[in-house]
Amino acid sequence: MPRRATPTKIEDVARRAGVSVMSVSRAIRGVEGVSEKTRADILKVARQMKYMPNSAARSLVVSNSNLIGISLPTFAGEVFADILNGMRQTFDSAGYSSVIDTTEYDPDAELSWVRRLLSWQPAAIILTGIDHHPETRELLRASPIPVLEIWDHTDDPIDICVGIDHFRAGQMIGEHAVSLGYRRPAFVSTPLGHDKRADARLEGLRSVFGPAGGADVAASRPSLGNAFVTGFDGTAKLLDADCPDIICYLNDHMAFGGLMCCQARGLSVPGDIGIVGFNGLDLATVLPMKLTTIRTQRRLMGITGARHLLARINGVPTPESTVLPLQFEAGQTTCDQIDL
Amino acid sequence: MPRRATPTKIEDVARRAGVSVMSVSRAIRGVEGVSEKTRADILKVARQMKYMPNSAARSLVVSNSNLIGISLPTFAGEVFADILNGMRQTFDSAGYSSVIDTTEYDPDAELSWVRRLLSWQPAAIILTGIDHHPETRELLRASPIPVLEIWDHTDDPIDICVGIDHFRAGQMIGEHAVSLGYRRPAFVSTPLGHDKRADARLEGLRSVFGPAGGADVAASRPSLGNAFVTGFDGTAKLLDADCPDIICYLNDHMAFGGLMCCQARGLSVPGDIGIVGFNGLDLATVLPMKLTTIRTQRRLMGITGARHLLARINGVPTPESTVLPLQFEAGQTTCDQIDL
DNA sequence: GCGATTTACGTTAACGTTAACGTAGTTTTC
DNA sequence: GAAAACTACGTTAACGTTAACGTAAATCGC
Repeated sequence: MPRRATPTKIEDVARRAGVSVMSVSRAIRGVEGVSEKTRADILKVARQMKYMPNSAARSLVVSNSNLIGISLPTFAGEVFADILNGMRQTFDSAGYSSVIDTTEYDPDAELSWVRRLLSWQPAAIILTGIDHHPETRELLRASPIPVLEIWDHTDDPIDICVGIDHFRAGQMIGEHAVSLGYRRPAFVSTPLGHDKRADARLEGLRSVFGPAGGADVAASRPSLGNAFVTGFDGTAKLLDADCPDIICYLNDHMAFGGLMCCQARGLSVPGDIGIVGFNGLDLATVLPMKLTTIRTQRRLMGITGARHLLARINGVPTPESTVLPLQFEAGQTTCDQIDL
Repeated sequence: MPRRATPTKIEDVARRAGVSVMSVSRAIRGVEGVSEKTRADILKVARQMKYMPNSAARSLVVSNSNLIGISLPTFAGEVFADILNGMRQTFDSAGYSSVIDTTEYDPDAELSWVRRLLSWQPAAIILTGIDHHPETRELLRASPIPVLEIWDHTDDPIDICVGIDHFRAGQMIGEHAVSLGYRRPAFVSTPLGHDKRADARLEGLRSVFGPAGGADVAASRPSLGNAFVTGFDGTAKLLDADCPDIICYLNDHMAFGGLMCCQARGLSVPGDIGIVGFNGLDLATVLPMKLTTIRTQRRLMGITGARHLLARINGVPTPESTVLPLQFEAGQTTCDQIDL
């Protein structure tokens, strides 16, 4: 195990360059206060000596760091990976590093991560959704650190938020289904309370079907696990119990599982049953049948959120709550029904 | 914009608890040197005052941090998400935070991230694969920080590595194909040099077909993009140009795209053509036809890597190079061929 | 040409924490 | 019962960096 001698610090560079440490500090950071000539000299010496600034020391004195904390429910399923991708690209080119957490939808896990993260005095914190442990909100509200809540929206964010209207998404699906003549809707999701956004979409769906169709939306909530399998199993259970004419899913992955289930049972889609997904994932692009879904602009959401946050970090005024538009995509898994 | 008063520091807690700062430090960290009674008192006061230790200050004085850097090529495609998941779980419960990077397979991007990360004196660094910018290797070799290279393996890692034998994986696929009587293999991948592991698998495949079948492996290398679409397009191109009887893919996603392509063209699988994926992704579980693939234990790999690294951090001897076994899964997308 | 400003530095004092060492009491040892 | 060993603290001095201020010399204005 190699144990190196103490790495070169700013003082070593200063001594070798024949200037004070402050000049080196200024030269490295690119701030005013050194002539172009000495700056060039210093940078050359620093490179030669392989000088590497100590972020902890810097962070300690400026009470701030170039770390940005990002909390996501999960990496599974591309959705949050897409959002993350958009954010990371933006933060990275602005010189920030990402400290990442996955909560698996557990508010307590989120809270303990936030606590740990706060000890680093991060430049900003990003949480997924608007439902958090009360103490998380309290902690973050009390801190001067900019906070972004992403993927959902509210009029009362901790600080700022960028997301979509999940209730409205459910409504859009409902309106489409009703207009095509579907009357016996069902929804395949995860256990109630697990994913609040999915629950909101179901509510939106119900708000349309309640009055218009006079029918409630049957909901299947398979236990957690792989989305494809969950979609498959949830569909099987629904088909056994109720007799839906259209099934909506928490996301495209589950919808695909459902499609496979219908196919395995010899049901014709959309002849016998309609299928609606959510998110507009790439998976759907190669299917023999275009999936009816709602396209969410996840990368754009990530980029937008990151930009707003950077503005906030730099003290530029930013909109508190941003709602991105939803794109409904009518596919070949839903079509006009010959009623009754 | 709220701007809080200075947050409580260790000295405030000490004053209020009527002890010295060192006692508070010891009590908080759970090290010896305080009686159980005073420790309890101190912890109570600290909680009341919502004391939050400053990680930068701690990091500065101990020349170390509880940050672990993890560099992945991409979040797309579940593979690295699975590995990451296994690692994060292990690190998280050991009290470490993860600083994450995605290189998009660019060694320069990896290098500049490593540079930034080193300024935080991380507890460990994890890189994907064994091919890095020479300066990255130099930098990390010179540092006392434990380094894990994951997903691939070599006898000469920067520090330690945990992965699979990609060449062998290609061989296994080749042996299976040859034994079933396939003679005109093809491979759909990404541009040469982009993903070194995929290239190694192709080499393994070739090493079998070269002597045994007398046939070289035709390789289609569509440009980058979504894996499903890439698999679809690459297959289309192959079917137009060559006349393969079995197509192997970089991963299950692409294999699925290929399957859809064959289906769209009215080709029977495995009657007309065999399909082989890689990774054993969950996607395959709901397909009407079990995909022939090689299952990689990605979560296990993440956990194993993380454990070895934690051991290394704590000075416990660790194997330099660990190779995990591959599980070949014969599915329904390959079968005996009536030759010629 | 002389005060006022600007430029290009250097000096000093933190930032909040912990390692290393010091020191009273208390307990153990034989 | 006195030396030795422990226990439970406290004191001091870093860790590497930057904000704030100080200070010469150069430049400007009129």
